[in-house]
Amino acid sequence: MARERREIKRIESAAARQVTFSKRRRGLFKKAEELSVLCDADVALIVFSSTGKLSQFASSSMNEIIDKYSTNSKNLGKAEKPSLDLNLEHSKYANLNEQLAEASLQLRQMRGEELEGLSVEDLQKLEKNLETGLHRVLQTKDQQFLEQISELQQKVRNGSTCFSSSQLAEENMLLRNQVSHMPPAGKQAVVDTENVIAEDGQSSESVMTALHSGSSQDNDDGSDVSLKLGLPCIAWK
Amino acid sequence: MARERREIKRIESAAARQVTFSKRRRGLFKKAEELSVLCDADVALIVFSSTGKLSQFASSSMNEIIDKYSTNSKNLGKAEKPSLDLNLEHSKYANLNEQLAEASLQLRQMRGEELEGLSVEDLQKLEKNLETGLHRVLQTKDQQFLEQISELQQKVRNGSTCFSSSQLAEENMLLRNQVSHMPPAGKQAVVDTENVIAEDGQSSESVMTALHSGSSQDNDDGSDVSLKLGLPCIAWK
DNA sequence: AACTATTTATAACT
DNA sequence: TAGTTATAAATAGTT
Repeated sequence: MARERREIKRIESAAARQVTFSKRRRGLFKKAEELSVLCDADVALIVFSSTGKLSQFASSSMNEIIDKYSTNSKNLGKAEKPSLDLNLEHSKYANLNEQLAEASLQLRQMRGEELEGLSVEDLQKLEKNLETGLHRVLQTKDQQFLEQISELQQKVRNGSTCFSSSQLAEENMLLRNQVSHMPPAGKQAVVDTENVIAEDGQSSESVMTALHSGSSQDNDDGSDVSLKLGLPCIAWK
Repeated sequence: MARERREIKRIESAAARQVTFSKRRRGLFKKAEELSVLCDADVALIVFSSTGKLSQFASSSMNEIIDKYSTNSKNLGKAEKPSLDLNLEHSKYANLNEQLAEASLQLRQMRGEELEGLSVEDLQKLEKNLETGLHRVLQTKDQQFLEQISELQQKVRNGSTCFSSSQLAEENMLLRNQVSHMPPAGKQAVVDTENVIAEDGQSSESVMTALHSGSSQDNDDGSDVSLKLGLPCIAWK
């Protein structure tokens, strides 16, 4: 890929090998990361140079990926003996696996992925579930805000006129959160979502950005709430 | 590297993501192998597609490299995994159970249940996820409507003036559905069925259904669904 | 490490 | 899903 095509065989000169190693390693790691980001894939890359130096990349956690790998490949590489016990174990296992697969499919579909096979009726059910869920979440959130606010008001009324700076900071944060996350015109959020289509969903994004102090990447992987199942849907655009 | 530069961020369309994944995965594996050959390096590459399918490459033996990796990297004080073999069965099972529990909790929370323990931030993330999912579901649904409507229009134009009552019923249902789910004011494009055919630039997306054919390195039983918890931890020199 | 001439990889199309 | 093609990237050899 350059001045001249290079045959893919071991480079004899140690110096040249080292140079090529540096260049290509950088490229390989870059590609690995790009694949993981673009395609939401989980990628692990381990490289030992010929001198034994280790470099590594993992899109999530190396140990997790390796675990996943062991589990996954053990399954296939093993011709199990059909002892009764093992069969039982195995079917229990398979059953669990099925349940998990089903659950994760449902999750992904609630996140709007893999909708291809669904009928209009299915989609409407999904839509309704989502609206219900969203509605409840909004209610709960508002409730929490109200509670926090009335707590703060309590404090104010109690004449505690002297705030520590940390108290002030906390109060500030709460209030700012509340203000920035209320729907602009008192419209119901559920109704709002209808319009998202037309607006290409940008509206909620700007709202969200105010919240997090900003991750280096713009994908917010909600790692605390969100489970990542098989299909890690990391990026909520 | 092509017709147009592509920004490195998650590809939203599942179909496009799948296509890109196939192409780039091939490229990545090729580069990995070339590096190992040219530079006499020991390379291991593990990729889980977003659907959980495993592909792998190892210049020598995967297990060997992983062992070497663990040895090399446990300097930083990692709790080593126990004898990998005996505990594997059990932990696999326990792990699955955990994943399932987590998944179903998530599902319930997306439906607005069991929100008690969540912080305001958690709730906001949930809200965002729900909005995104809803947005995508609505898009998909609209798309299907559009397709069905334009099909019907085709028929009408073709002079098929004689409808069976079931055809009529179906059409009726579709149209009624469409009307009832449209937002009150905006968004004429969808209602204006005349323009539908010409401007529907998105249709290819849903038409394309991603089926995968295994690559030689595909170790897939299609049932692996794994959980990933924790933050992406990107580490390479 | 920086610089190009080339080779590759790949995004958008078919 | 498998080709094709135009263009972006990677990189071999050189400085």
